[in-house]
Amino acid sequence: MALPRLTKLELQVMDALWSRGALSVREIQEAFPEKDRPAYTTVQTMVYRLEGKKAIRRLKKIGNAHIFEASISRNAAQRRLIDDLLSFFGGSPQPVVAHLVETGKLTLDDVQEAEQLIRKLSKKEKPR
Amino acid sequence: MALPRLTKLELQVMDALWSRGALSVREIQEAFPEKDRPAYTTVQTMVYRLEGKKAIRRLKKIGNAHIFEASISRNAAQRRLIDDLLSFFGGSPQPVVAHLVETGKLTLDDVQEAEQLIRKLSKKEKPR
DNA sequence: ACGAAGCTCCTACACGTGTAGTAGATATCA
DNA sequence: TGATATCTACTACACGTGTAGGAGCTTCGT
Repeated sequence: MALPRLTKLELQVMDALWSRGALSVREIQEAFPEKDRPAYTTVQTMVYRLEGKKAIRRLKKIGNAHIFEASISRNAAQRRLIDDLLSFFGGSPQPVVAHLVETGKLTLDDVQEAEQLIRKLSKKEKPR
Repeated sequence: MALPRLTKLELQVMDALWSRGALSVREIQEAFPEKDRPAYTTVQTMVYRLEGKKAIRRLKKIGNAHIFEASISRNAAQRRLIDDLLSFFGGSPQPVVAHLVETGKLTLDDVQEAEQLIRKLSKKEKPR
């Protein structure tokens, strides 16, 4: 269970912790958009489950409230999501990119930026 | 419910239909890798649920067996999967591409191919 | 025409997820 | 210090998903 699978709602909780740092349950709840904000105890349940999955941990206690922090990085979680998607495409990323291009979500600029990134990375990796 | 959300197992069933055409439940089951192949009735349940979701339909009857065919295209389903993923990234594809690049899944060749595709598509779209 | 083999339809159940209530502990304010 | 607000811990439940069994209808071979 190195990288647990996180659901949509769980990811929203993680998102609060990733972008705002260590928080209490209340603060996490308040990080939800006011429109359709789950009940306090709903958030609490998610927090407990994330704790069970070792995705977050109790950092300290302030007053009677526990403060939680993410123990999985946003990057790791994102990688997991993408890998899951890729597995449906036989692990190959080309169809995904092709789709993004065909639906116009990926522009020429985006692709060229990606190209720059590849070149930059290969410069850092190879010369050793 | 234009494009229902399909689960992993449901997608495997769809996959059989997409790649082999109209099939009976038995044929779908046999399309699963021999290693870890679900019970006949498990596949049958998936087929019924997919029917409920209007993702497949009964095409005809051969002997006492129904023959099913996909009523959702592979492309549409894939688009749905990708859109779901993107929604986590705020709808923006760049982070996804960046991830693919950083984890070495997307090579320079892949990106250049994508670039070609964009140019080809824009030639077909714009001149009108 | 009868039995074996196969298929359909219904039912069941455990686990994960989203949703939330309640009881009791704890802290805070006047 | 007593009332009020807040938090924790536990419990509950419906729905989706993966998994499959069983009863009964259908077909096919002999």
